[in-house]
Amino acid sequence: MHDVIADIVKKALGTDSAIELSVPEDPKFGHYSTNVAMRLAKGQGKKPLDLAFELSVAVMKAAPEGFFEKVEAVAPGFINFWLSPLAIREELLRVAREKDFGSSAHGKKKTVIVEYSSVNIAKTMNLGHFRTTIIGEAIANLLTAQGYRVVRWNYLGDWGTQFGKLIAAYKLWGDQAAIKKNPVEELQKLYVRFHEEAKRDESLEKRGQEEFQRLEAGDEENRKLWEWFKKESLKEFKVLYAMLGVKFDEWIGESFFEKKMKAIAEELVGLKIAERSEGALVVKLDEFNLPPALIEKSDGASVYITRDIANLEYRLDTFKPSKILYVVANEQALHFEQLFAVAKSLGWTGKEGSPELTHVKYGLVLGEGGKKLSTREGRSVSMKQAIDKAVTLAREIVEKKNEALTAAEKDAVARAVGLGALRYNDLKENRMTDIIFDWDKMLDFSGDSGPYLQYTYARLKSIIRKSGVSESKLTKTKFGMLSSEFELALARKIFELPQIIAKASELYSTSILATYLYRLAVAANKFYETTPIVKDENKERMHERLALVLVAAKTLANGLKLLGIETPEQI
RNA sequence: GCCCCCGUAGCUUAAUGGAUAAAGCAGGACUCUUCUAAGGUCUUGAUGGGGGUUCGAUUCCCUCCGGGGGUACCA
Repeated sequence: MHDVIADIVKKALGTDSAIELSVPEDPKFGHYSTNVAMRLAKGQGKKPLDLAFELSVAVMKAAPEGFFEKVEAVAPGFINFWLSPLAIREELLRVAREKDFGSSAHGKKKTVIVEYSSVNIAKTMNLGHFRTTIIGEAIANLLTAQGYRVVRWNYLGDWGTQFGKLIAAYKLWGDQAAIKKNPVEELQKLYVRFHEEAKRDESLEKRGQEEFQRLEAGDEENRKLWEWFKKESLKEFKVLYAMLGVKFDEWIGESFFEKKMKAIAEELVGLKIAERSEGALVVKLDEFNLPPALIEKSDGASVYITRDIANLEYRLDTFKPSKILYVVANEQALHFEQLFAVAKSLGWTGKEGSPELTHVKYGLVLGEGGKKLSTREGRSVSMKQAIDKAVTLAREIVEKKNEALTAAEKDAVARAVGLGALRYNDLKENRMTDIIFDWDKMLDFSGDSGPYLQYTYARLKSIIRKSGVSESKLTKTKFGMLSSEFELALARKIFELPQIIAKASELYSTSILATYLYRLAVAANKFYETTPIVKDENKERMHERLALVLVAAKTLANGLKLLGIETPEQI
């Protein structure tokens, strides 16, 4: 619908350039609105309102007969459009028959790599990982819906000095049996203990570095320990991912690039990009107004950015992506600025047609008092704990609300609703703001929440079930009678989905989609609260209303699916 | 010090240059003999301070204040 109106306006203007068309929040400003007159007025030496008036007449002429109910020019120069009920019904019919309503071919199958989740071996997944996982997943879904070929990449944190420290800690205090029983938790305890003891014993830090050097040099004992840690960790992580319903195409992590470290260092030196300084190898980034990037430590060991440079090279060679998105917390902003600067110095980016690298940052999950929850200090909140708590609470509520369900159905609903609440609470917010961890907020199931949207979906589907009319019959309904403001407002809300998905994927913003879905659910609630559907005495109109209910339910489900939120048929 | 992010109602947030700043929670008043009350209806209440750009600024620029994060041998 958006594009149809935009085309009419373009035709009226005799232009081919894009025009801005918005859906005003206040219905008194029309169903759609444009500011073209205010933008063009200055260049044409006219008053905005006069131009708006001229254009509104031209738009009315350019539109098909009976398409607009009204086109109005108002101060300071907006042109507002009201669609006729007929135009709305025709569009509704088109949408009802569309297979993947909301998606588009905009991406032309170009490859986008989305790096997200990126768990660290031997560390429990915390709420920070939860954010990158669900934000990354939603962005990957959005880009897929926009017609991109998306590579979902879990870049494992499985290499680095931290493993030297872990190996050192294991050799000092490790308990094999305990680790076998509860791998990640025990390993994390060792890591935390290492940092505690290192505060008192300075030699530990050095010992950790030495163990990593040995690991990197291929020491057999360290290698075996590292492999064991990794295997056990992945086993545990995959259970969590399965619970979340998250899947990845690639699990290649930092260790994959281990053998390339020397070559990268040599390449950078050969190209005179890197130089020796204080015994280490660094890339000076003064021209980018950035501090120097450390490529190789003075003991010869590699660091994070070195592996990320190798990773980038591998991705560019293997996948030929048009974009790479790094869904990583804001705290790593400097790392990515440096990485992107090095890539530009190497000539990998910054030219016509070369790939676009974007750090999709998000705010931190902070503890009480707004301070960082650090793994090293053993203060982070585990993702599993949050999920368990949400699902348990949801199970208690389902038990009270819907006794008719079987125990297995209640479990499934509790899982969907609990996870839906956690996901929605996070995705509805602008990803940049830091979140202060709060159980009450995370577990809020009322108002603008995941369960509200799921509840709306379940009620819509329930109405269709109660009617006894089959969904396949409803998809064949022609719309000729819908005319109340509640019906038409719901239909118009539905039409917005494609634009919302396009904008959300362009800005990597899940809140745009979440906010839209909430408003869609509000429109649906208003419709069925005010309008008899199954009880409508007019049989033909009942079918049309049911068909509208079905389109609304599908639209809601399509959108929620992009956010990774399930929609149970009953809750 | 320098760099990144944030500052909107009592609280948590929405709004990427548009119109009277939008919600949820909390508070107050209604609403379950009628398609699921995790619902619906009504109601109180806000852009950190100061400049600038613009027909128009929560949004862009400058500056100050407050909070968080980062800042060469962690990732």
